[in-house]
Amino acid sequence: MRIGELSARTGASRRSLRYYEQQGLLVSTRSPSGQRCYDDDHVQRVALVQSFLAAGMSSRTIAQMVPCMTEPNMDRAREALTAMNQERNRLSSTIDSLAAARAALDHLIDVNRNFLANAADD
Amino acid sequence: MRIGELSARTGASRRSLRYYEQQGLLVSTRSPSGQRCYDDDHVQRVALVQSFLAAGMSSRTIAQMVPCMTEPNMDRAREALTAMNQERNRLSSTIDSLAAARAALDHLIDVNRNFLANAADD
DNA sequence: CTAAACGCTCACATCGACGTCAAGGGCAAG
DNA sequence: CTTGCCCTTGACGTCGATGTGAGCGTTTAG
Repeated sequence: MRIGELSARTGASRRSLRYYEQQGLLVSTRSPSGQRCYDDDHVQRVALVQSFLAAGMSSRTIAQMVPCMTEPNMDRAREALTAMNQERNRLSSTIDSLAAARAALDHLIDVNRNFLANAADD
Repeated sequence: MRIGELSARTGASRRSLRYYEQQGLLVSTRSPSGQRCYDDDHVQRVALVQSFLAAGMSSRTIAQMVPCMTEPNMDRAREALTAMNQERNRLSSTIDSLAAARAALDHLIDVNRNFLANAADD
């Protein structure tokens, strides 16, 4: 599969896919003429990258973690494990912040509803 | 209180506070010489803004929602309610994405741990 | 064979929340 | 009055993921 199809199947733009590769998040083989070739496994890999990016991880962080899936190596695995645990903690506290913001928002919504209800009574 | 103290009490930089005001997220009275003056209520307001920004809301979005706390007005209140509900949904789905990413991360951590454990056995 | 559709690299543009620096004014203590 | 710290506005810089366009080669359908 070439880049266009991978793009269609993942929703990532061609530009993004080339960027992922440049950042070391994605590997491709090349056809004799230099075009990128992917197989079905790459679809999953891109989905994973997208998920992590959407979670606010930087491409550098992802690059630290994801390669160890393809090239397992003792030292990198240990580094990766550290990075992963850090990111796990960051994710968890981000989730907590978001939940707090949502609670604050719920409060505002409530205040607002009451205001509108009272205004209607007048 | 002037901007320096508000900054110290909220953790937001002076630059950020001026930016919030420029974006309509914060209102200040001015001393005769043009310096911004705040009272204790502003501390809470800034905390709210910070919480929303940390949740990934844009300042434009916050500006739509927050003013209705100070200047309640029927039309704005209705607009704000719409914006708030949209943001609530966005927040919820973001939280879900983060949870999914965390689950994926947990899986990677597991794979990694097993790899290290097996390698240790050799 | 040719045109359309796709791919390549390089490089500049964008957006949003700030950092940072410049050039200047306000105000209290020595 | 001056030293020092706080304040003002304005403008340019930053970072990261991606858009976009130029200029050029490749693959595919008619």
